[in-house]
Amino acid sequence: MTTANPARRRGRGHDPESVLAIAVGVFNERGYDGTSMAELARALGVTKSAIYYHVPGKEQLLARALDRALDGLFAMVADPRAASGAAIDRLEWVLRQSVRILVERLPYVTLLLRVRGNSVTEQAALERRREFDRFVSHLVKEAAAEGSIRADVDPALVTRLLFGAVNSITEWYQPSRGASADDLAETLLTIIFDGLRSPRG
Amino acid sequence: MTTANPARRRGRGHDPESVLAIAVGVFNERGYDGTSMAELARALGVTKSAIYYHVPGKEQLLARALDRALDGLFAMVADPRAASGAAIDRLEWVLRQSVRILVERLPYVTLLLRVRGNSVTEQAALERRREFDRFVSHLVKEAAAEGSIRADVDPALVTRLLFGAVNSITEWYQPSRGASADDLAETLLTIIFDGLRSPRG
DNA sequence: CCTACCGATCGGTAGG
DNA sequence: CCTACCGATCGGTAGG
Repeated sequence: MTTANPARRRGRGHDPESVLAIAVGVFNERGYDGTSMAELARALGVTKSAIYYHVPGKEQLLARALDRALDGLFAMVADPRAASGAAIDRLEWVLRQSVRILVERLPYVTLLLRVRGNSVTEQAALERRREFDRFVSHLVKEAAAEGSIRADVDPALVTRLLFGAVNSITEWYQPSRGASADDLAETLLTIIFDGLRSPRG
Repeated sequence: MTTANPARRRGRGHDPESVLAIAVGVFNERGYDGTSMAELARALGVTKSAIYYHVPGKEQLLARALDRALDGLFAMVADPRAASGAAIDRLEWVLRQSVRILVERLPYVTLLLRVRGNSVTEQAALERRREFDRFVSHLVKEAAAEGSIRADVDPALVTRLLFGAVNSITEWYQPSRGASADDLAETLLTIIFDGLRSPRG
Protein backbone atom coordinates (compact mmCIF):
# COMPACT_ATOMS: atom_id res chain seq x y z
CA MET A 1 0.00 0.00 0.00
CA THR A 2 3.03 2.24 0.21
CA THR A 3 4.66 2.12 -3.24
CA ALA A 4 3.83 0.01 -6.27
CA ASN A 5 7.47 -0.91 -6.78
CA PRO A 6 9.46 -1.48 -3.54
CA ALA A 7 12.78 -1.46 -5.39
CA ARG A 8 12.11 2.07 -6.61
CA ARG A 9 11.76 3.20 -2.98
CA ARG A 10 15.44 2.55 -2.52
CA GLY A 11 16.31 4.26 -5.78
CA ARG A 12 17.15 0.93 -7.40
CA GLY A 13 15.58 -1.42 -9.89
CA HIS A 14 13.37 -0.73 -12.86
CA ASP A 15 9.65 -0.66 -13.47
CA PRO A 16 8.27 -1.98 -16.79
CA GLU A 17 8.00 1.61 -18.02
CA SER A 18 11.62 2.58 -17.49
CA VAL A 19 12.87 -0.68 -19.02
CA LEU A 20 10.78 -0.04 -22.14
CA ALA A 21 11.78 3.62 -22.42
CA ILE A 22 15.51 2.90 -22.10
CA ALA A 23 15.36 -0.11 -24.44
CA VAL A 24 13.57 1.88 -27.15
CA GLY A 25 16.18 4.59 -26.83
CA VAL A 26 18.95 2.08 -27.52
CA PHE A 27 16.96 0.40 -30.32
CA ASN A 28 16.61 3.76 -32.06
CA GLU A 29 20.30 4.55 -31.71
CA ARG A 30 21.72 1.20 -32.85
CA GLY A 31 18.77 -0.35 -34.66
CA TYR A 32 16.75 -3.24 -33.19
CA ASP A 33 18.83 -5.96 -34.86
CA GLY A 34 22.03 -4.08 -34.10
CA THR A 35 21.24 -4.06 -30.36
CA SER A 36 22.31 -7.05 -28.23
CA MET A 37 20.78 -7.91 -24.87
CA ALA A 38 24.23 -7.20 -23.43
CA GLU A 39 24.09 -3.60 -24.73
CA LEU A 40 20.59 -3.24 -23.36
CA ALA A 41 21.77 -4.53 -19.99
CA ARG A 42 24.61 -2.00 -19.95
CA ALA A 43 22.17 0.82 -20.70
CA LEU A 44 19.86 -0.37 -17.90
CA GLY A 45 22.69 -0.79 -15.40
CA VAL A 46 21.83 -4.43 -14.70
CA THR A 47 23.08 -7.78 -15.90
CA LYS A 48 21.82 -9.28 -19.12
CA SER A 49 19.90 -11.96 -17.23
CA ALA A 50 18.08 -9.42 -15.08
CA ILE A 51 16.28 -8.09 -18.16
CA TYR A 52 14.39 -11.39 -18.33
CA TYR A 53 12.90 -10.71 -14.95
CA HIS A 54 11.15 -7.68 -16.42
CA VAL A 55 10.31 -8.86 -19.92
CA PRO A 56 9.93 -12.30 -21.59
CA GLY A 57 12.48 -11.44 -24.26
CA LYS A 58 13.86 -9.01 -26.78
CA GLU A 59 11.01 -9.43 -29.25
CA GLN A 60 8.32 -8.74 -26.62
CA LEU A 61 10.16 -5.53 -25.78
CA LEU A 62 9.83 -4.56 -29.44
CA ALA A 63 6.15 -5.60 -29.51
CA ARG A 64 5.29 -3.43 -26.49
CA ALA A 65 7.12 -0.45 -27.99
CA LEU A 66 5.37 -0.79 -31.35
CA ASP A 67 1.97 -0.99 -29.60
CA ARG A 68 2.67 2.36 -27.95
CA ALA A 69 2.98 3.96 -31.36
CA LEU A 70 0.14 2.09 -33.07
CA ASP A 71 -2.35 2.55 -30.21
CA GLY A 72 -1.81 6.30 -30.47
CA LEU A 73 -2.51 6.33 -34.18
CA PHE A 74 -5.61 4.14 -33.89
CA ALA A 75 -7.06 6.24 -31.08
CA MET A 76 -7.08 9.03 -33.65
CA VAL A 77 -8.86 6.94 -36.27
CA ALA A 78 -11.56 6.09 -33.71
CA ASP A 79 -12.14 9.75 -32.79
CA PRO A 80 -15.46 11.22 -34.05
CA ARG A 81 -13.57 14.26 -35.41
CA ALA A 82 -11.99 11.95 -37.99
CA ALA A 83 -15.41 10.88 -39.25
CA SER A 84 -17.63 13.96 -39.59
CA GLY A 85 -17.45 17.16 -41.63
CA ALA A 86 -15.76 18.04 -44.91
CA ALA A 87 -13.02 15.63 -45.96
CA ILE A 88 -10.46 18.46 -46.25
CA ASP A 89 -11.15 19.47 -42.62
CA ARG A 90 -10.92 15.88 -41.42
CA LEU A 91 -7.64 15.47 -43.33
CA GLU A 92 -6.25 18.61 -41.74
CA TRP A 93 -7.31 17.37 -38.29
CA VAL A 94 -5.73 13.97 -38.86
CA LEU A 95 -2.45 15.52 -40.06
CA ARG A 96 -2.36 17.83 -37.04
CA GLN A 97 -3.03 14.91 -34.69
CA SER A 98 -0.43 12.77 -36.48
CA VAL A 99 2.23 15.38 -35.84
CA ARG A 100 1.11 15.59 -32.20
CA ILE A 101 1.33 11.81 -31.72
CA LEU A 102 4.68 11.62 -33.53
CA VAL A 103 6.11 14.23 -31.20
CA GLU A 104 4.43 12.89 -28.03
CA ARG A 105 5.48 9.30 -28.72
CA LEU A 106 8.59 10.14 -30.74
CA PRO A 107 10.83 7.16 -29.80
CA TYR A 108 8.01 4.64 -30.25
CA VAL A 109 6.90 5.98 -33.63
CA THR A 110 10.53 6.24 -34.74
CA LEU A 111 10.99 2.55 -33.99
CA LEU A 112 7.73 1.69 -35.78
CA LEU A 113 8.79 3.49 -38.96
CA ARG A 114 12.00 1.45 -39.15
CA VAL A 115 10.33 -1.94 -38.87
CA ARG A 116 10.84 -4.10 -41.99
CA GLY A 117 8.90 -7.29 -41.15
CA ASN A 118 11.82 -9.48 -39.98
CA SER A 119 9.63 -11.35 -37.45
CA VAL A 120 5.98 -12.12 -36.74
CA THR A 121 5.93 -9.18 -34.34
CA GLU A 122 7.25 -6.83 -37.02
CA GLN A 123 4.87 -8.19 -39.65
CA ALA A 124 1.88 -7.64 -37.36
CA ALA A 125 3.00 -4.07 -36.68
CA LEU A 126 3.49 -3.44 -40.42
CA GLU A 127 -0.06 -4.66 -41.08
CA ARG A 128 -1.54 -2.33 -38.44
CA ARG A 129 0.51 0.51 -39.87
CA ARG A 130 -0.74 -0.21 -43.39
CA GLU A 131 -4.30 -0.13 -42.04
CA PHE A 132 -3.69 3.39 -40.72
CA ASP A 133 -2.13 4.38 -44.05
CA ARG A 134 -5.24 3.17 -45.88
CA PHE A 135 -7.39 5.29 -43.58
CA VAL A 136 -5.47 8.46 -44.46
CA SER A 137 -5.29 7.48 -48.11
CA HIS A 138 -9.11 7.21 -48.14
CA LEU A 139 -9.38 10.69 -46.58
CA VAL A 140 -7.18 12.18 -49.33
CA LYS A 141 -9.35 10.54 -51.99
CA GLU A 142 -12.50 11.94 -50.38
CA ALA A 143 -10.95 15.42 -50.29
CA ALA A 144 -10.10 15.04 -53.99
CA ALA A 145 -13.65 13.85 -54.77
CA GLU A 146 -15.23 16.84 -53.02
CA GLY A 147 -12.95 19.14 -55.05
CA SER A 148 -10.95 20.49 -52.12
CA ILE A 149 -7.70 19.14 -53.48
CA ARG A 150 -6.29 19.95 -56.92
CA ALA A 151 -7.36 17.45 -59.58
CA ASP A 152 -4.05 17.33 -61.48
CA VAL A 153 -2.24 15.16 -58.91
CA ASP A 154 -2.76 11.47 -58.11
CA PRO A 155 -4.34 11.14 -54.62
CA ALA A 156 -2.37 7.94 -53.92
CA LEU A 157 0.89 9.73 -54.70
CA VAL A 158 -0.18 12.73 -52.63
CA THR A 159 -0.79 10.42 -49.65
CA ARG A 160 2.70 8.93 -49.98
CA LEU A 161 4.37 12.32 -50.08
CA LEU A 162 2.24 13.55 -47.16
CA PHE A 163 3.37 10.60 -45.06
CA GLY A 164 6.91 11.17 -46.23
CA ALA A 165 6.93 14.72 -44.93
CA VAL A 166 5.11 13.89 -41.66
CA ASN A 167 7.10 10.75 -40.89
CA SER A 168 10.40 12.51 -41.58
CA ILE A 169 9.81 14.32 -38.28
CA THR A 170 11.19 11.24 -36.52
CA GLU A 171 14.46 11.70 -38.41
CA TRP A 172 15.30 15.15 -37.09
CA TYR A 173 12.91 16.44 -34.42
CA GLN A 174 14.51 17.26 -31.08
CA PRO A 175 11.96 18.03 -28.34
CA SER A 176 14.47 20.05 -26.33
CA ARG A 177 15.13 22.72 -28.93
CA GLY A 178 13.37 23.95 -32.04
CA ALA A 179 9.68 24.22 -32.85
CA SER A 180 6.83 22.91 -30.69
CA ALA A 181 4.52 20.22 -32.06
CA ASP A 182 1.89 22.89 -32.82
CA ASP A 183 4.36 25.12 -34.69
CA LEU A 184 5.56 22.09 -36.60
CA ALA A 185 2.04 21.07 -37.62
CA GLU A 186 1.26 24.67 -38.62
CA THR A 187 4.28 24.97 -40.94
CA LEU A 188 3.66 21.53 -42.36
CA LEU A 189 0.03 22.30 -43.19
CA THR A 190 0.92 25.68 -44.69
CA ILE A 191 3.48 24.14 -47.05
CA ILE A 192 1.30 21.16 -47.94
CA PHE A 193 -1.93 23.04 -48.57
CA ASP A 194 -0.70 26.44 -49.80
CA GLY A 195 2.71 25.57 -51.21
CA LEU A 196 6.19 26.94 -50.78
CA ARG A 197 6.08 29.66 -53.44
CA SER A 198 5.89 33.21 -52.15
CA PRO A 199 2.26 34.52 -52.42
CA ARG A 200 3.67 37.67 -54.17
CA GLY A 201 6.10 35.55 -56.32
CA MET B 1 42.01 -13.19 -72.92
CA THR B 2 38.69 -15.00 -73.37
CA THR B 3 36.41 -13.75 -70.60
CA ALA B 4 37.13 -11.46 -67.65
CA ASN B 5 35.47 -13.88 -65.25
CA PRO B 6 36.12 -17.56 -66.08
CA ALA B 7 33.33 -18.76 -63.76
CA ARG B 8 30.82 -16.75 -65.77
CA ARG B 9 31.75 -18.68 -68.91
CA ARG B 10 30.09 -21.75 -67.45
CA GLY B 11 27.04 -19.78 -66.45
CA ARG B 12 28.13 -19.86 -62.81
CA GLY B 13 29.76 -17.54 -60.36
CA HIS B 14 29.35 -13.86 -59.73
CA ASP B 15 31.06 -10.68 -60.79
CA PRO B 16 31.56 -7.86 -58.25
CA GLU B 17 28.50 -6.08 -59.68
CA SER B 18 26.04 -8.96 -59.23
CA VAL B 19 27.33 -9.68 -55.73
CA LEU B 20 26.79 -6.04 -54.76
CA ALA B 21 23.34 -5.83 -56.36
CA ILE B 22 22.06 -9.02 -54.72
CA ALA B 23 23.61 -8.14 -51.35
CA VAL B 24 22.02 -4.68 -51.34
CA GLY B 25 18.66 -6.28 -52.17
CA VAL B 26 18.91 -8.52 -49.11
CA PHE B 27 20.20 -5.66 -46.91
CA ASN B 28 17.14 -3.61 -47.86
CA GLU B 29 14.76 -6.48 -47.17
CA ARG B 30 16.13 -7.60 -43.80
CA GLY B 31 18.16 -4.59 -42.75
CA TYR B 32 21.99 -4.54 -42.77
CA ASP B 33 22.35 -5.73 -39.16
CA GLY B 34 19.51 -8.21 -39.61
CA THR B 35 21.32 -9.84 -42.54
CA SER B 36 23.81 -12.60 -41.79
CA MET B 37 26.54 -13.70 -44.16
CA ALA B 38 24.77 -17.05 -44.31
CA GLU B 39 21.59 -15.40 -45.63
CA LEU B 40 23.66 -13.50 -48.15
CA ALA B 41 25.29 -16.77 -49.25
CA ARG B 42 21.87 -18.35 -49.74
CA ALA B 43 20.70 -15.41 -51.86
CA LEU B 44 23.87 -15.65 -53.96
CA GLY B 45 23.69 -19.43 -54.29
CA VAL B 46 27.17 -19.95 -52.82
CA THR B 47 28.57 -20.89 -49.42
CA LYS B 48 29.09 -18.30 -46.73
CA SER B 49 32.86 -18.51 -47.07
CA ALA B 50 32.75 -18.06 -50.83
CA ILE B 51 31.52 -14.49 -50.39
CA TYR B 52 34.95 -13.63 -49.02
CA TYR B 53 36.41 -14.54 -52.37
CA HIS B 54 34.52 -11.60 -53.90
CA VAL B 55 34.60 -9.02 -51.12
CA PRO B 56 36.81 -8.42 -48.06
CA GLY B 57 33.84 -8.49 -45.72
CA LYS B 58 30.31 -7.46 -44.87
CA GLU B 59 31.19 -3.88 -44.03
CA GLN B 60 33.05 -3.31 -47.33
CA LEU B 61 29.97 -4.54 -49.14
CA LEU B 62 28.04 -1.82 -47.31
CA ALA B 63 30.71 0.80 -48.05
CA ARG B 64 30.62 0.09 -51.80
CA ALA B 65 26.83 0.28 -51.84
CA LEU B 66 26.74 3.58 -49.95
CA ASP B 67 29.31 5.08 -52.34
CA ARG B 68 26.99 4.28 -55.26
CA ALA B 69 24.32 6.47 -53.70
CA LEU B 70 26.58 9.26 -52.46
CA ASP B 71 28.59 9.57 -55.70
CA GLY B 72 25.33 10.16 -57.56
CA LEU B 73 24.26 12.93 -55.21
CA PHE B 74 27.66 14.64 -55.28
CA ALA B 75 27.86 14.55 -59.08
CA MET B 76 24.76 16.74 -58.93
CA VAL B 77 26.30 19.22 -56.50
CA ALA B 78 29.31 19.57 -58.83
CA ASP B 79 27.11 20.31 -61.88
CA PRO B 80 27.23 23.94 -63.12
CA ARG B 81 23.41 23.96 -63.27
CA ALA B 82 23.38 23.77 -59.46
CA ALA B 83 25.50 26.92 -59.22
CA SER B 84 24.12 29.54 -61.66
CA GLY B 85 20.79 31.31 -62.03
CA ALA B 86 18.01 32.18 -59.60
CA ALA B 87 18.06 30.15 -56.37
CA ILE B 88 14.47 29.00 -56.90
CA ASP B 89 15.41 27.59 -60.33
CA ARG B 90 18.52 25.88 -58.95
CA LEU B 91 16.44 24.42 -56.12
CA GLU B 92 13.89 23.09 -58.59
CA TRP B 93 16.68 21.57 -60.71
CA VAL B 94 18.29 19.93 -57.67
CA LEU B 95 14.96 18.48 -56.51
CA ARG B 96 14.26 17.11 -59.99
CA GLN B 97 17.73 15.56 -60.16
CA SER B 98 17.39 14.17 -56.65
CA VAL B 99 14.24 12.30 -57.64
CA ARG B 100 16.01 11.03 -60.76
CA ILE B 101 19.00 9.72 -58.77
CA LEU B 102 16.76 8.19 -56.10
CA VAL B 103 14.87 6.29 -58.78
CA GLU B 104 17.96 5.35 -60.83
CA ARG B 105 19.92 4.14 -57.80
CA LEU B 106 16.91 3.17 -55.69
CA PRO B 107 18.37 0.21 -53.73
CA TYR B 108 21.61 2.08 -52.98
CA VAL B 109 19.89 5.27 -51.82
CA THR B 110 17.39 3.20 -49.81
CA LEU B 111 20.28 1.60 -47.95
CA LEU B 112 21.95 4.99 -47.42
CA LEU B 113 18.82 6.49 -45.86
CA ARG B 114 18.66 3.69 -43.27
CA VAL B 115 22.24 4.07 -42.07
CA ARG B 116 22.44 5.06 -38.39
CA GLY B 117 26.20 5.35 -37.77
CA ASN B 118 26.82 1.95 -36.15
CA SER B 119 30.31 1.69 -37.65
CA VAL B 120 33.08 3.88 -39.08
CA THR B 121 31.75 3.11 -42.58
CA GLU B 122 28.27 4.24 -41.61
CA GLN B 123 29.56 7.34 -39.83
CA ALA B 124 31.55 8.36 -42.92
CA ALA B 125 28.48 7.89 -45.11
CA LEU B 126 26.34 9.91 -42.70
CA GLU B 127 28.87 12.75 -42.82
CA ARG B 128 28.85 12.82 -46.65
CA ARG B 129 25.05 12.73 -46.56
CA ARG B 130 24.93 15.64 -44.14
CA GLU B 131 27.21 17.59 -46.48
CA PHE B 132 24.68 17.11 -49.28
CA ASP B 133 21.87 18.14 -46.94
CA ARG B 134 23.71 21.35 -46.08
CA PHE B 135 24.06 22.10 -49.79
CA VAL B 136 20.29 21.85 -50.33
CA SER B 137 19.58 23.69 -47.08
CA HIS B 138 21.73 26.57 -48.34
CA LEU B 139 19.77 26.64 -51.61
CA VAL B 140 16.48 26.92 -49.72
CA LYS B 141 17.85 29.80 -47.67
CA GLU B 142 19.00 31.58 -50.86
CA ALA B 143 15.55 31.12 -52.39
CA ALA B 144 14.01 32.58 -49.24
CA ALA B 145 16.47 35.50 -49.30
CA GLU B 146 15.63 36.38 -52.92
CA GLY B 147 11.91 36.32 -52.00
CA SER B 148 10.95 33.33 -54.11
CA ILE B 149 9.80 31.33 -51.11
CA ARG B 150 7.18 32.50 -48.63
CA ALA B 151 8.64 34.35 -45.66
CA ASP B 152 6.33 32.90 -42.99
CA VAL B 153 8.05 29.49 -42.81
CA ASP B 154 11.46 28.59 -41.40
CA PRO B 155 13.84 27.65 -44.28
CA ALA B 156 15.54 24.98 -42.13
CA LEU B 157 12.20 23.34 -41.41
CA VAL B 158 11.23 23.61 -45.07
CA THR B 159 14.43 21.79 -46.04
CA ARG B 160 13.67 18.96 -43.59
CA LEU B 161 10.15 18.49 -44.94
CA LEU B 162 11.40 18.65 -48.53
CA PHE B 163 13.89 15.88 -47.83
CA GLY B 164 11.17 13.96 -45.99
CA ALA B 165 8.91 13.98 -49.05
CA VAL B 166 11.71 13.25 -51.55
CA ASN B 167 13.40 10.55 -49.47
CA SER B 168 10.09 8.81 -48.80
CA ILE B 169 10.24 7.71 -52.44
CA THR B 170 12.57 4.89 -51.32
CA GLU B 171 9.80 3.61 -49.01
CA TRP B 172 7.21 2.93 -51.69
CA TYR B 173 8.45 3.47 -55.26
CA GLN B 174 8.26 0.41 -57.52
CA PRO B 175 10.02 0.93 -60.87
CA SER B 176 7.93 -1.77 -62.58
CA ARG B 177 4.56 -0.13 -62.09
CA GLY B 178 3.35 3.36 -61.27
CA ALA B 179 4.71 6.75 -62.23
CA SER B 180 7.98 7.38 -64.05
CA ALA B 181 10.73 9.37 -62.36
CA ASP B 182 9.75 12.45 -64.39
CA ASP B 183 6.04 12.18 -63.47
CA LEU B 184 7.07 11.69 -59.86
CA ALA B 185 9.28 14.80 -59.87
CA GLU B 186 6.52 16.79 -61.58
CA THR B 187 3.87 15.92 -58.97
CA LEU B 188 6.32 16.47 -56.15
CA LEU B 189 7.28 19.95 -57.39
CA THR B 190 3.64 20.91 -58.00
CA ILE B 191 2.64 20.00 -54.45
CA ILE B 192 5.71 21.54 -52.86
CA PHE B 193 5.69 24.84 -54.74
CA ASP B 194 1.97 25.38 -55.45
CA GLY B 195 0.36 23.39 -52.64
CA LEU B 196 -2.31 20.77 -52.43
CA ARG B 197 -5.35 23.04 -52.23
CA SER B 198 -7.50 23.22 -55.34
CA PRO B 199 -6.80 26.47 -57.28
CA ARG B 200 -10.59 27.09 -57.38
CA GLY B 201 -11.02 25.97 -53.69
C1' DC C 1 34.92 -20.92 -54.85
C1' DC C 2 34.34 -25.34 -50.84
C1' DT C 3 35.29 -27.94 -46.35
C1' DA C 4 36.51 -27.48 -42.08
C1' DC C 5 36.86 -24.69 -38.67
C1' DC C 6 38.23 -20.36 -35.07
C1' DG C 7 37.33 -16.80 -31.14
C1' DA C 8 33.47 -14.27 -29.65
C1' DT C 9 29.21 -13.34 -29.00
C1' DC C 10 24.14 -14.11 -29.72
C1' DG C 11 19.36 -14.39 -27.08
C1' DG C 12 17.86 -16.84 -23.35
C1' DT C 13 17.89 -19.84 -18.85
C1' DA C 14 19.83 -22.66 -14.85
C1' DG C 15 20.16 -22.77 -9.52
C1' DG C 16 20.49 -19.92 -5.52
C1' DC D 1 6.37 -18.72 -0.72
C1' DC D 2 7.78 -13.50 -2.75
C1' DT D 3 10.81 -9.56 -5.33
C1' DA D 4 14.72 -8.37 -7.61
C1' DC D 5 18.26 -9.68 -9.22
C1' DC D 6 23.46 -12.31 -9.82
C1' DG D 7 27.40 -15.27 -11.81
C1' DA D 8 27.73 -18.76 -14.89
C1' DT D 9 26.53 -21.22 -18.63
C1' DC D 10 23.12 -23.37 -22.07
C1' DG D 11 22.65 -24.66 -27.35
C1' DG D 12 23.43 -22.15 -31.60
C1' DT D 13 25.16 -18.72 -34.68
C1' DA D 14 27.79 -14.48 -35.86
C1' DG D 15 31.64 -12.71 -39.13
C1' DG D 16 35.78 -14.28 -40.77
